[in-house]
Amino acid sequence: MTTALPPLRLEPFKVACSSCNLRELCLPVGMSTDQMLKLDSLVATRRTVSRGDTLFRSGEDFQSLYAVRTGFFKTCVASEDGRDQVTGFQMAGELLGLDGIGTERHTCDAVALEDSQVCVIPFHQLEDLSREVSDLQRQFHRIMSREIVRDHGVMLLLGSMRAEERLAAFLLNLTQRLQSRGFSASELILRMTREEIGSYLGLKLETVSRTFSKFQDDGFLEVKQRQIRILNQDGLQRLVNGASC
Amino acid sequence: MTTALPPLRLEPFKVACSSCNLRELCLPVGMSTDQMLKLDSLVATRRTVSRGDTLFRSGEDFQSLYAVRTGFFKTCVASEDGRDQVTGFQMAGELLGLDGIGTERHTCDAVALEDSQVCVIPFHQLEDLSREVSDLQRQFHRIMSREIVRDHGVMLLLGSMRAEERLAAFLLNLTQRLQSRGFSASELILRMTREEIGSYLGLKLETVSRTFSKFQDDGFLEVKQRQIRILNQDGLQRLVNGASC
DNA sequence: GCAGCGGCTTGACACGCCACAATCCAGCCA
DNA sequence: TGGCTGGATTGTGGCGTGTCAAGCCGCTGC
Repeated sequence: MTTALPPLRLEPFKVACSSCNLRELCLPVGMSTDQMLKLDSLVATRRTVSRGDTLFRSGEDFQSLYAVRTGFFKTCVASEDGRDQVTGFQMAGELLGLDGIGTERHTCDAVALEDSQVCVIPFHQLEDLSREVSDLQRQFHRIMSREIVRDHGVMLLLGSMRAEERLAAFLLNLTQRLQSRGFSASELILRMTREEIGSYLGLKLETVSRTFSKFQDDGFLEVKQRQIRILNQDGLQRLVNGASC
Repeated sequence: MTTALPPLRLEPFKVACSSCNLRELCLPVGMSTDQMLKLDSLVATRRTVSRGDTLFRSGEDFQSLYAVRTGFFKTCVASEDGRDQVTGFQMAGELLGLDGIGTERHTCDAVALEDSQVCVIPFHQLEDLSREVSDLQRQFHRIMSREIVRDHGVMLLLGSMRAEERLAAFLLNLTQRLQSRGFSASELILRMTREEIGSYLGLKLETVSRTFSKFQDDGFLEVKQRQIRILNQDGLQRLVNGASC
């Protein structure tokens, strides 16, 4: 087994936040054209990550944040005894690497679940610029805060929901995020395995699989491997809200 | 039943970060005396919160962060159907309210578990000052990032640990934080009920109680209601690391 | 003192999820 | 075409937690 690292594929050509179609979801939210030009000069490179490759690993030192431009990622933390836990799935417009700021080292792995491209945002330069551009500062703080709120939501899910509720909440969350990116609210293709879903939701993959089958039997979904069609969104929502008790 | 709010007890006298014995744990970490004086002018008031009272509630609008000066808090989020989940316990030197930045509204409740005092940090003024003082900016970003990392740790706990492992991890985390504040590493008084511990750890209070009893039987702890004495820290650590499998 | 109350402990039982294993399915490559 | 591989599905049995209920402990206030 070779452990040679794949070459980093960096594309140094200009990548303009100001002309990016994700600017309403990403770091530039709320910034003027002028301000965005300053951000452009900072976010100078993209990096391509093939399916299965890691963008960064726990323990590596932290230099940059990454904004997902295309593709799909998971982040996961590992405990000392080898267990690991998927802590999130990230899609276009979402930031990766916030965990590394505190200790100057990444504390989780980020793995591409499909061929992806990210914008590289050198963090110290971002700090410098956000001292100058208060709208950038504000948006950055909002993003970190929302990550904390999201994590609290996952804690609620893991701490107090049953398997069906967890999976329903997960699917609704995914479709909501996809919808705000212009995709269908009712059809989606899962980019992650049942095991990864299970890890994220605190369930075994068999339980995830069984729950998908049950949702299909109940008429909530149509499941074909990783293709999901949602037939009864309200039903799922009621499930999340404890309707089955 | 009266719903009259207790009067806010604000103490407008000068509270100096520069002379606070928590400055090595709190926002001023890494700042020079000069810089701390600027922070002093911003953190001008304390607020006293009696045991059982809330510092802020989900839905209230967000103005300030709070640094715990004395006492002990829990934060909890509630789902629409009434379930709730303790998301953290905060002690001296730790910040409360980071969840409110993203939406300008608090998204969780903060409740004092004993009579407490907090320093009020008006957030927009903090943003202004942190554009000026890069050391403050850096420390603030570190604190937010560490909160994210902490949440990931809780997700790992909730997603993949068994009851004994969860409680052991919880106790070790508590004693570690108490120790870095100068308290004993082996004796502690729990400020929260079994139910609150259970909510935080994703367990029922009976399970928490049983697990305490088991730890006592196994010689790991001495438990007298809320007084805990740790007899075998290594044993607990091994438990967290999956030694029982 | 005693009653009343909230919090804690303990037991019996039920059930949901996990562990393990067999099988199936789709995609890939020779 | 057929074999291979990784992922998904489904079945069975058992364990760990949840549920429900009874009782205990240690306050507080009369």
